[in-house]
Amino acid sequence: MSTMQEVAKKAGVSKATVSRVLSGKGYVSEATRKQVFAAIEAAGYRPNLLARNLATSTSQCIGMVVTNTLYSGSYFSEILSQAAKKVEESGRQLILVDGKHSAQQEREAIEFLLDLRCDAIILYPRFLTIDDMDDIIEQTRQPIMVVNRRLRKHPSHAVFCDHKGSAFNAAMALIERGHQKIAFITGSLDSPTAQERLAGYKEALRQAAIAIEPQRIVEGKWTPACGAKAVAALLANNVAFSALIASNDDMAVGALKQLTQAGLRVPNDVSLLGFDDIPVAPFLLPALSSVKDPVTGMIHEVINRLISMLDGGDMTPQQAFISELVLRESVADAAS
Amino acid sequence: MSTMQEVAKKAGVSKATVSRVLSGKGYVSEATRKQVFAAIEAAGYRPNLLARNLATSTSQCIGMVVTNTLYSGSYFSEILSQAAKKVEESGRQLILVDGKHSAQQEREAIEFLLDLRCDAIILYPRFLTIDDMDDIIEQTRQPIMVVNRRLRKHPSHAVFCDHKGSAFNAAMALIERGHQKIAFITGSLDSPTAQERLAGYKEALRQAAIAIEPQRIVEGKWTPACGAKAVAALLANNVAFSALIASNDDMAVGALKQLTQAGLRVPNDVSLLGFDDIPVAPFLLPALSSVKDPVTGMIHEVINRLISMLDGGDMTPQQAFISELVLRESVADAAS
DNA sequence: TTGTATGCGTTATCAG
DNA sequence: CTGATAACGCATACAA
Repeated sequence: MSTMQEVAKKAGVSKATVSRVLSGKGYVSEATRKQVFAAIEAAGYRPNLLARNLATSTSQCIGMVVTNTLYSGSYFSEILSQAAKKVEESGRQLILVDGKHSAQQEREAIEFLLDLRCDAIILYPRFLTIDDMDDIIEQTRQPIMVVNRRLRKHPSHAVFCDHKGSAFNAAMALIERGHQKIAFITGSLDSPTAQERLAGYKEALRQAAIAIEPQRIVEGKWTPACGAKAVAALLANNVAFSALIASNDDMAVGALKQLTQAGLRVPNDVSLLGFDDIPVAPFLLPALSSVKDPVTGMIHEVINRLISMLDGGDMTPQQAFISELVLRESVADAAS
Repeated sequence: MSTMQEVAKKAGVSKATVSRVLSGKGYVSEATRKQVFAAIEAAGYRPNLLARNLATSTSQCIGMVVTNTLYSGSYFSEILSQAAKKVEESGRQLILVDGKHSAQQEREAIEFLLDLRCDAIILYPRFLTIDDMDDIIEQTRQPIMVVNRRLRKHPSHAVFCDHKGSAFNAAMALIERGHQKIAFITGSLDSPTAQERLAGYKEALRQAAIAIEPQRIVEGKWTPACGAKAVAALLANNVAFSALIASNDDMAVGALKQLTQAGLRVPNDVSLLGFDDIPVAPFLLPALSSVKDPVTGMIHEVINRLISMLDGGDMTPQQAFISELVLRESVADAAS
């Protein structure tokens, strides 16, 4: 790899001049500018970003930490895709790093990004606790935004969906259509998201004065296979249900598959929510779909805040206030 | 952020000694080692990876370029997940950057990684042509491996699945079960993968002396929505078919949904291939599932080669030969 | 408008 | 065993 020094020699100027040409900062005559570009071309020169970042102590990168156990399904893809697009718009690069499978490793991933001198960090946590994250935010210079959690000390550093509310709305919608026996497939119960969605379902039943039957609640692990197994279990145990809520799209797909396989006809009139832009399944309610728009909203908000912190120093007080509201509304819209 | 210099001062030693302690290289007395660790702790010191990488001219990172238009569906997640795990095993970090939406931008993403002095690059291309990639490989010092393409000049730098063969096998399996009217939902026809799968389907019909009906072939754009639309179109046009092949899982899901919605009973005995580990759909054949194992195989092979190039210099000639064979076989297995 | 000198935080090569 | 000191490649304040 040729260096700036070599380009300078070829062009008959100094390193500083080459640097000026490249950065566009400072005055350079048109003549030497051309010479320099020619030399760059001839040498096949590419700047060393490590050196540049070291010198400027900014990497123009935004790091993102996600556990690889979450690298599956359309939910993650959506998050990553939205994040990449927004970061791209801001002229920066998104770097994704694996949070692996423990709180300790999630912490290490964050430290790795800090060691790389990333300008900011997006944390989509799986193992770290609220308190852990509050501490980390406190101890870190770089802006950190947390997705999908509610922080205690630094609420403005987090954006989240109202999972409980959306599950509540979903269950309510079914109840209003006359369903009384509503089965529920939850995600892994060690996940806060799963717990909140389950709570929303229970709350809806409670408000409608419908007894909560433990048999109607089956735990899955977010995958299509688990959705299918859950339905199989319900059927095998002769659990009666006229409607079903799955806690995410992937399990909904598996459940749908198992239902049709079992020869169950699915009524057409109960198509409530969408999977991508199509109604997924009569009779089947992928709760996650109801937060699909909010997901993109969350990510956009996260990155907007990060960037305003990077560019304009601190977050505006207003910003912290408004976004939660917006997200809540969009959840409500999607579910209604 | 405190620097090594500050730690050195705190510990009453020189930078060099601190560096030795951290790297474990060179001789340091146990006493000073302890002092240094204490100072590190006290200062809350973290090494600056930019500086380290600049000095060693190695980043311990492997870069990966993927267009964000491919950041969707379980296929991408699977690739990323496998890649992250393998790279992690090798003690390196995987950095994902966006190839955006043109050949030019894919090229720029590669250059960005080179500028970061990544040790190696994984390219999962969408827009670059074979010739482009052959050129880039030629002009670049760092090892580059291409996923899912067949290169001309540097075949050992690419690993691919036999898409045509797997689609052929899928169609053949249906034909052997007595189906004559097999509909086919292709992916975007500007994608080589889609073209190859379509070719496999056609080849199978040809060998079975079944006429190819253009009406039975519908183009989608890889999403569930498109799968649903495709089925709706087939039904609306009264196209007769007793079996259906979708070119990927996502479209298969949409198709399944539309079929059940239309009240079509799906026979139980034609469950051929799996979606994750469950049979997806009677009567529905998600071709992509048939290459799910090969996908993980591809990625593993890609990273193995990269690492052996990094550690052991060049690839073994043997390696280039064997892997293609392995992949072909696993495709055949999955489809049989 | 351009060149010189210094700093960014490490690693590595020398002497001591 | 340890400490100066020179790279690493670039940016930038300061001179010229």
